[in-house]
Amino acid sequence: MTTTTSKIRSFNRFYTAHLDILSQHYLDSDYSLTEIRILYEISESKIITAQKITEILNLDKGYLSRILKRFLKENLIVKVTSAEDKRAFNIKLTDIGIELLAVLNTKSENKIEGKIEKLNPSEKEILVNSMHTVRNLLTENKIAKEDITYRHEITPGDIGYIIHLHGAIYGKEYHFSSDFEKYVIKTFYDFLEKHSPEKDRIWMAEYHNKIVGCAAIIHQPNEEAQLRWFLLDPAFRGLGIGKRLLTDAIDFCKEQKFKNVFLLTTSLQDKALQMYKMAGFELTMSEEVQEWGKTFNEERYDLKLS
Amino acid sequence: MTTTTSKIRSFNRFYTAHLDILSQHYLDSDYSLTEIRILYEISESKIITAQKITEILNLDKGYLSRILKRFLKENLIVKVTSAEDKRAFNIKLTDIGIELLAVLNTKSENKIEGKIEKLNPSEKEILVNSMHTVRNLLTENKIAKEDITYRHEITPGDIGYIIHLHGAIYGKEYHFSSDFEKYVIKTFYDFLEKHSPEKDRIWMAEYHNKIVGCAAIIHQPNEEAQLRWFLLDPAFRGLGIGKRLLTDAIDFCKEQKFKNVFLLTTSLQDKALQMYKMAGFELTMSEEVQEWGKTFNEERYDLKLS
DNA sequence: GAAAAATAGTTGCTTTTGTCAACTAAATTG
DNA sequence: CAATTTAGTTGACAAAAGCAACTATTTTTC
Repeated sequence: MTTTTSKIRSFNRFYTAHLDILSQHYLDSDYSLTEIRILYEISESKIITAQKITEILNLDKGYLSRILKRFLKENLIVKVTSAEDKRAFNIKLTDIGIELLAVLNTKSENKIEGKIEKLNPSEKEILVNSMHTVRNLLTENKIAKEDITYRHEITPGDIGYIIHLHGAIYGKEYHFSSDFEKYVIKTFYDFLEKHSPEKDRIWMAEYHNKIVGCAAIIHQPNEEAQLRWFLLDPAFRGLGIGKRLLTDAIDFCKEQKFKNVFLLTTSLQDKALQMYKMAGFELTMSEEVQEWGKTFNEERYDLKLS
Repeated sequence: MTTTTSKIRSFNRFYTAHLDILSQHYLDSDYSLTEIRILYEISESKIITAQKITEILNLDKGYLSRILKRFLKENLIVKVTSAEDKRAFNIKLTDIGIELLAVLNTKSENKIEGKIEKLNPSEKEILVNSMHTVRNLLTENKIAKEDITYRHEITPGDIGYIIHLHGAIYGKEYHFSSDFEKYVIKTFYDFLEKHSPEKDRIWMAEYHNKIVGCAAIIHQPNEEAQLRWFLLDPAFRGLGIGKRLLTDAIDFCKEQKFKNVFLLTTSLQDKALQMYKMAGFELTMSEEVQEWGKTFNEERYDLKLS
């Protein structure tokens, strides 16, 4: 029995008590938790059958049937015989049902407000983030693509975080020393010193306001451009984020009418390499170097655009 | 209704379903969740009365009385009339009761194991830490001091993260533009270029492996030293972290026999200023400047050490 | 394409779970 | 020491949930 498990058990006990779901007359209403969950399910999926509800909430169909009967009598729901299946009904909330649920939601929210009122905004943020992390780790399904957002305006903190990601990821994956991070810091400093807001751009992929991937285009002499800082948090690979970032970057190059895009990388980064090749980049230079505590080949890839 | 509240509500719904406690015959045993909770409470506190159990679990005393009667019949518990109060009983588990609870615990733990088996060790750690944070924020309403750790060896990713904190915090609190972050990047680059592992040091305060505060000492000519990058995440202020970082830094200066420590700050940072003064620093210079999108006074503080 | 099997939902009956109030006996209060 | 409170028990009952038999469809099978 690991400590992890017992700690989770302890948290489960705590949260069971915290949720306060074991007392009937949930939220001091005339409805039980089960009834409210049923109403909530009906409101969530606009068209739903009793069968579906029993599956989702794991209820006995006889039990549910009686609850729905009461809801019907109280004008909380309407039942419309399904067109495809005359045995089944499509259940919908009436305005009264919607109103009731709204009242209950408000009560529930007030209760939560009461519990977090002493927290300052940043503590609330930490709370929500932690809950999100818990949920993510406990659900099998990977990260939802829809939760990834993209942007390219630099806000305070972004560059530092991107530097951090470079240091942390390359440190973990390739055992690069802190000297690598120092090198990245230098590249960013040089960039910030002389970048052009029109001809240069950094794209960031975020998951719940945390940067998880990036790519940048920096203009160079002779209508060339350099692709830099292409990086993806390992936990977020395989979701198409890298492809999207590269596509955005290359599209930008085309817009800007750059004739050639190049990038410098190392022979170690096999995953990124694959993406570069898929985007059309071709190896144009390779040279062995010793740096950041490792020996590898420094390589240049080029993509002709005209 | 804030987004925070609705996010918490969403988590609550998720966790209610996750806990899977709404079906009776909990863990496929012959006991209900309530009965198991009662057994658990008895096992936790070696001496407990029925009254206490009704308080803890919020149960009706009549209901509990009947359940305990059954437990007694099944030899799960023993009741001993209390010496101090002849109305009350001290309840204890029998060996059979202990055994039953052990079996149930194992079942529960196996269930949890099944849900986290796909997580790697570091993910498990993140999960437990996040649960811990959720619990802390919902109960104590504050971060536990014991969860803050301190270190001063730089690992890959640290510097980037510290830069990020500077950009993000000063951006949020004082509306400094990204130029400030660029300036911080330069100071770190210069530091990394020519720092001395013996005479310079960076302290970091971490909460669950995430840096939340820092301070550094950098040696200067003439047996002087500079205090730099003193910063604390607003969510972690008031916990004595800043004081600890400053104390560590000044102690280090004494060890290194620096004769004077100075720092450069701005008139805007009132919270840090307070700490500097409490540590003995005195204002030695003040000059109005316009930078990073703001007008303020640049100030120098000094602390004589010999 | 008709008989057999499966499915959506209802209803009767039962058990389990939980509530309320009246009661006993001991303890506390003023 | 009388009045009140408290710990626990018991009876009566209500609410929550489960099980199985039933109807009316739909799907499957041969």
